[in-house]
Amino acid sequence: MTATSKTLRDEIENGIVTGDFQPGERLDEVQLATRYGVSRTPVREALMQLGAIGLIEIRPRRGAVVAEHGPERVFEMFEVMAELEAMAGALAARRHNEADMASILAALEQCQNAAASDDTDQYYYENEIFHRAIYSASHSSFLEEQCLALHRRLRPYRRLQLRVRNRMKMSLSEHGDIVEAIAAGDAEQARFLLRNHIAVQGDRFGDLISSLKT
Amino acid sequence: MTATSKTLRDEIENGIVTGDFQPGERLDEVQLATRYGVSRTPVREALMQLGAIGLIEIRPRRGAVVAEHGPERVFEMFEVMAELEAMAGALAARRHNEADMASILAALEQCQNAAASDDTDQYYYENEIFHRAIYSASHSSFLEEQCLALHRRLRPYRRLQLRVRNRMKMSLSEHGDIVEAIAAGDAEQARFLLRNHIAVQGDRFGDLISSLKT
DNA sequence: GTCAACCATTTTGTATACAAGAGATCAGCC
DNA sequence: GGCTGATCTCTTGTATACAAAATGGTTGAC
Repeated sequence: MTATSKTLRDEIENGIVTGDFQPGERLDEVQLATRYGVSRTPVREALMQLGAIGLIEIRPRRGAVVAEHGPERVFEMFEVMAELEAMAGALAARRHNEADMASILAALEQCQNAAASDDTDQYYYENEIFHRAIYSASHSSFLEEQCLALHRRLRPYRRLQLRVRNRMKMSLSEHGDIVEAIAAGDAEQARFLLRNHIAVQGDRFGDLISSLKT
Repeated sequence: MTATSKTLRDEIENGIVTGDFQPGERLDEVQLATRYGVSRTPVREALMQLGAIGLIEIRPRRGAVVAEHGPERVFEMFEVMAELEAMAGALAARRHNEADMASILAALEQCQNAAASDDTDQYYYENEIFHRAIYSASHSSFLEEQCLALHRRLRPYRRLQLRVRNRMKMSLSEHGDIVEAIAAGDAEQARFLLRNHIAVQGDRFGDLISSLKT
């Protein structure tokens, strides 16, 4: 396979997310270089970038391996994500303008459409847009960046979560409540709802653990 | 100047924090290479790492410049930092063990000593240890990492803040209350106190703005 | 038979040479 | 005289060659 239109970094990242590279697997620089038809230099740069966002682990003089996050680690990441999203929701409730609200409502509608046609992949995509609309409505560009970065890092696990039975319908119903709270300007309610929406707790914790074990 | 014992990345980072490289200044790869007596390759790696943590901005094919954060941007960063630290405090209140509490109390004492001798630099140092003790007591390694990363990014601005008159005494008194809440296991109180401790609000906002203008 | 030390091989880190794109300058045209 | 376009230079991005370090195997001794 040779390099496509996307950047090398995205190429390797995709390989990790799709399971082409297994967690714990050693990433050999020359192998990657030949595989993507480039030299070691851009491969190293891509690996460093992936290391910076935590997708792979780079140990000096000892190479790079795909990060294998244990269940408790993933749980912690969702815990932090929940708090950041809750914060974004609280800010959005206070600061949103008409344009923000329109984006959020539009995204909600697309989520509903995807759910109605039982299209998990489509819902996954629309769900992302919905959450991004909230980040944007927080009017804190830094918070938005942080949320996007962490969201990206959690992407593979999030995808697994939606596969759980009924999760899509639950998620959609929660979205509705969240939008309501934001529209009403109820910051604390938006914070509370988003925290619970993201956090992995109760039954969902078990679901996550078992999905990681496969 | 030639490279010292520290890594090249720390070297350049230090140059930015100390003002050796001004915000907005262009960082030429060959200049840095000759300055530190290495080739362009390690310089590029160091720049990429600094770009990943947001200290510099890298635009493809257009080089790297030292990030210049406007006041509102810095405000947003403190806003997020406050929320993360508040979260760490809340978790610490619930999860801390004897060893955690001992570390926190020891750090608090060192803060008191530094404040007693009116040593701002020393207080700055001890303050960092105090906050790190709380991160650690949260028993969430991911949250701890996120806090450390953001703390590092905010380091230059934090330093400016302590210069404000009476801030050290205020900070110390707040530390006492925070420790009390954590020791009592009052998560919500710890969250509330830490959020206010970090956040830049009221008079402190003006202080920050003016310190950025110098 | 097992353990340890040394050497070879593999792999990362660095330097330098080359290619390609972006910005500046100068010239020609309107 | 101002604006637009082409060329030229300077800088970034990539490839390859070289150096240094870590790992693994092999051999020798106990």
